[in-house]
Formats: sequence, structure tokens, C-alpha cells
Amino acid sequence: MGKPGYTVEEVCERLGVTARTLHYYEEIGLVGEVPRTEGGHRYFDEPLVNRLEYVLKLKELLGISLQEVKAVVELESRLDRIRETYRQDTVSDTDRKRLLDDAVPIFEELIQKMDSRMAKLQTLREGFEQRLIRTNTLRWDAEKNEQHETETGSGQHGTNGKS
Amino acid sequence: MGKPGYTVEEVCERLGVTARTLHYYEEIGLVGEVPRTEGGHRYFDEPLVNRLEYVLKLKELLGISLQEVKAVVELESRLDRIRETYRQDTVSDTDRKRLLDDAVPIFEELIQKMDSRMAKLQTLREGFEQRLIRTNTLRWDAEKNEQHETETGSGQHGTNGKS
DNA sequence: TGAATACCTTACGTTTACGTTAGTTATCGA
DNA sequence: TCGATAACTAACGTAAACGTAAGGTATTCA
Repeated sequence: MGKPGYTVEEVCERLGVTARTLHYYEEIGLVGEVPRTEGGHRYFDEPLVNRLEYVLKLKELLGISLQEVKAVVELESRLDRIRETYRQDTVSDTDRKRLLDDAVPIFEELIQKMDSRMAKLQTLREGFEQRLIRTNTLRWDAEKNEQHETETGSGQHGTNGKS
Repeated sequence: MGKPGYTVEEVCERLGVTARTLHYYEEIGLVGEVPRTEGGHRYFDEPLVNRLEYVLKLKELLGISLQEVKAVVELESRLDRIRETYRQDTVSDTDRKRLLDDAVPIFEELIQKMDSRMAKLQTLREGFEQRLIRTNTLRWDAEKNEQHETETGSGQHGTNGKS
């Protein structure tokens, strides 16, 4: 029987999604036609699984809708096709050039968006780190205080009493 | 009349959201009680606007739900209150310590998540950059070819003809 | 002061990205 | 070969995060 590819279950396992998600992505045309067995069951080869993985990554990391993801992957597919058929003639020169011209600003915008995102994430991260440090400091103080309490019997913070 | 704060419209303008969003965030308890004029209109002071801005940032950058955002900002608020009242007695030592103990792993997890996110974003970005470079290369080639075409009258790529 | 605006609450509507049946057919392992 | 799984399609359901419309008050500004 050879190795027809991965089964739905295997792909779900590997990507951490449900079958419904795979069906849905196919439904909205995110991955093109998924090959079937003669019985009608889907099977996925490595490139297809990679494509699905890529889609999930784009969605999660860029925080964009599946329609936007679709636009990106379709653009990339078209560019790949252009590269593959560069010295042949499946598209006219003007179409080719128009597509290339259109693609550049899209990628530039994406890259800018990612840069800005990373920068903001960085500052946010630093804020959290500061807070983590401060929280730990407080914790150590509380710990010390607690030990002191145990030693002396009923110590409190500084000079204050408690309810 | 003094300066009661920003109006709804001003905040929406500044944060790039609609009034419905502000209402919704208040509705789900993300920002606490929003102060009102005696007529019942909301007004927002600077800290409140900052809080809203922070909420939006968390949501967008971390890609988490508003409920998760709520958990984070509430945790931070509690920690702030602890810092403020550290030498007073609004909470018991054990409560204080429990909160601090609970907070640390949460922040650690958040920071880890952000680090992993930034790393993945970085590799993704590099991929896009490569593609951008390749696309530009193709474009220059096409340009050169086009110029050549104009010069010679009807040149094609390499030795191929066209439909 | 009065007419534009702006804002309020209430409540139902909408979109995205799947979840969840139900009834049916394939595929696989003993 | 046959029974346990696994997959299929079709269709309705759902949670989150708002959108939108209606009917009524506040505020502002000429």
C-alpha cells in the first residue's frame, strides 16, 4: 500500500488542532484541495502539513484573521509559481511584473508590522520583568519577616500592629 | 468648570476604538467603575485612559482573551495595593504571602510566553525578509528585461518565446 | 435659549472560528 | 470477515467581542 501520507488523526495530533479545524481551513480555501483516498478519506503529505503549520503560525504570531492569512499564503504561492516558471511562459511579462510590484509593499508592511510588534513586546516584557523582580523582593521580605515572627513569637512589620 | 477629564469621543479618538468598546470593557469589569458627570456621562482621567491603553496592548500583543487580560490587570492591581499598603494592615501576612507566591509563576509564565513569541516572530520575520529580497531581485530582472525589450523592440526572457 | 451634537441604556444582530451532534461509510486489526 | 475505530458530510450551535438601532437625556455653542 506504500505510504499515502498522514491521516487526519495524525495531523491533528501533530499540530494540536481538531479535525474540524482542518475541515474548516479546507472549506475556506486556505489549503486548496486536500487529496483523498478512493473511499473519500483525506490524507496529508509533508508539504501539506507544513502549509497547515505555517498557517497556524501566521495566525497566532501576527494576530490576523484567516482571510488575511489566506491572502498572504496565496501571494506567496503565486510568487513561488513565478519563480518556478520564470523562464517559461505561463504568465505574461506585464502580469508577472504587476504581481511583483504589488507584492513588495505587502511584504514591507508585514515586516514593519512585525518589527513594531517585537519592539512593543520587548518593552512590555521589560515591564513584566521589573514587576517580577519587585514581587520577588516583597516575597523575600515577607519570608524574612515570617521567620522573625516564628523566632520571636508574634512580630509584625515595622512598628504596626494588626487587626 | 475645571477639567473633568476626557470625553468618550476623545478617548475613542486617542485609542482608535469605538464607544461600544469602552462600554463593553466597563461591562465585563475590565476597568472598574468609570466616573460620571452628574448627568450620567462618562469621563476619563489620564490614569484610566492609560489603563485602557494597557488593556488594548496586552490584548493585541499577547493575543489573549479579555478575560485573561482581566486576570493579569487585576493581579497587577492587587500587587500594587500590596506595595502601597505594605507597612499598614489591610491584609494579613499570610494572605499577602500567598498572593505573592501565586503571582510569581504567573509572571514567569507570561515572560516565557513572550520570549518564545518574540523568537518565533524573529524567524518568521527573517523568512519574509528573504522573500522580499528574492522578490526584488525578480523585479529588477523583469525591469532590465523590459528596458531591453523597449530598446530592441521585442525581446523576451532568455531564448524563450511567448504565446 | 434652543437646536445641534454627543451620550446614555437596552437589547437584539453579526462575524469569526470553530464545537457538537447525527447519521452514514471506510479502514484496520484479529 | 467482521467488529471496533476512524472519517465523512451536513447542519445546527456557540463564545467572544463587539456592531447597530431605537428611544431618550446631557452638553455645548451660536
